[in-house]
Amino acid sequence: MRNGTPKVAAFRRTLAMLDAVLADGGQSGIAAIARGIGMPVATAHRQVATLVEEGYLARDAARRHIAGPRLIGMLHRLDEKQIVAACAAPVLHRLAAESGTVVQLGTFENDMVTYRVKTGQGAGALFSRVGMQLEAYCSGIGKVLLANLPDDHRRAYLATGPFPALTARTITDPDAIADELERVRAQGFAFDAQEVADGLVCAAVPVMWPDGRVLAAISSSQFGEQVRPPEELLPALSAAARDIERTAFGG
Amino acid sequence: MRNGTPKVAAFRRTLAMLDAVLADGGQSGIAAIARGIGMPVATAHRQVATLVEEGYLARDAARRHIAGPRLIGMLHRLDEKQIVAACAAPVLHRLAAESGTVVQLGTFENDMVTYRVKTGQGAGALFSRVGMQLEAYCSGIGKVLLANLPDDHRRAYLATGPFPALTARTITDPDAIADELERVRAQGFAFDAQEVADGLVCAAVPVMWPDGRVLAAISSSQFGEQVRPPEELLPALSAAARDIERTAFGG
DNA sequence: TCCCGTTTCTCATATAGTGAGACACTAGGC
DNA sequence: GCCTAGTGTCTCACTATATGAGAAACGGGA
Repeated sequence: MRNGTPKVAAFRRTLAMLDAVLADGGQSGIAAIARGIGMPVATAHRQVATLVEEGYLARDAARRHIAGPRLIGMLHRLDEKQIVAACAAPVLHRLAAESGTVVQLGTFENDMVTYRVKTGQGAGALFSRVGMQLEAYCSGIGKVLLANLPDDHRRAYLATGPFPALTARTITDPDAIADELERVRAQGFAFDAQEVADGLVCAAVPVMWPDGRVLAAISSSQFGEQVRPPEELLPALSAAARDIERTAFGG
Repeated sequence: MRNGTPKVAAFRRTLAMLDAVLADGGQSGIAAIARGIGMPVATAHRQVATLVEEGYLARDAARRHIAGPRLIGMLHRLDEKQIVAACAAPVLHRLAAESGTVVQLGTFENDMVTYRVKTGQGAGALFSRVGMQLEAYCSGIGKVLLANLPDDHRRAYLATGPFPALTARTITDPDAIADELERVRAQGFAFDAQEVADGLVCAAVPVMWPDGRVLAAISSSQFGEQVRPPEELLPALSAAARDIERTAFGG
């Protein structure tokens, strides 16, 4: 969408109407809805009737309207991790541009980290690609995700070793990893100090879903001789995480 | 909606497009979407662009489309209990017609049962109204809902007595109620044998949300001298509960 | 560099939504 | 039991507006 593409007003109206009806959770009859958005009753009626017929809204015996089965079905099908990734992308682009680091977002599946968003320039960009799956125990994002797993799940993961060393600094002992994860969870962020690749350092923080689960983690990485200490990246990174949470939730 | 109201095709198209894009969870670019539903690319582009601009869809760097923040916002605004009630209404009407009993759906709020749907003819219809809140410990619906509460919540409820007797058969002793609830949970249904009103008997079963929580209960009640034994109502009642669950979830 | 698939844009045409107003229910007051 | 007020439903002439063919800009991959 470069710009100036004419938009489909009917689509806006559809969603606006859905929003309006859902907004007051089943309090409204047609007349109230119409009044609420300043629209002729006849029009509101026709539109709502359509949504009801299609099953996106439901109407009870007292002619009041709430979410219908189709809407529920649709919303239950949503993949929360994709949503977070989608909402995160613009925030991460900005962070990468402002910090001059490589910024990524990853989620946890099948004991591996899936990298879903990646942005920013620099040599640090060489070590991963979008869609790639990497081991979790050594990267910043991986540590954050592991640290926020349910206890039994994390214990099970730690029992799946051995954990190969990728550099001289990789933590490979399960107990040492467990300690590190405990620390990460307590402090709310993780560092990777050349544990994945020599010269690559990063800081990572969790992104939380409104219900408190950690669905993703974001990291800011640098590579080479001249890097800022990762602590310096934390404030911007945390701010970005808050931004993402706000976008993904509030709309 | 009696019938024949002209419907707004644009609304259908809007939701159809949303559905189509969500269906393949972020795999699709514009061209693929257009092909998938047999629509000119130009049109698909305009429509999707609108949804993206409004925030209902999001587009990643690779031009692939998934759910956007507004859609998430919607998801979080849904009142699950209302949804269940809405989806249940038609099923319950049918059940009432076929069984000749009074059928109701209730949910649990603030230690009381809220009656959200009520249908069917007969004297049994005298004892409640939609929107009414009644004590939980004595009715069939109330027992089912209490029995499926988290343990600590149920214990807290049982400590709130005393529980007044509404008829000679009302169970009023907290320990006896606890036993009854244990039985109800184990067997998956409850009876009310004239414990709320003399001559009123009912059977009740839980309605489950897809995540396993019991959000509502439905009951089938009869009143008077000539009533069928409540056990006979159970098969139809359970079938209705399954129906409701299917509607409320699958769409 | 030249492709090919994809995305974006333009514009004449016809489809399809709008809203005023009339009519039909329903509930509640008297 | 009748009336009234508040809703919900329907009809129809008017026009706003979505459509889709085609062409132009991208943008990777060979």
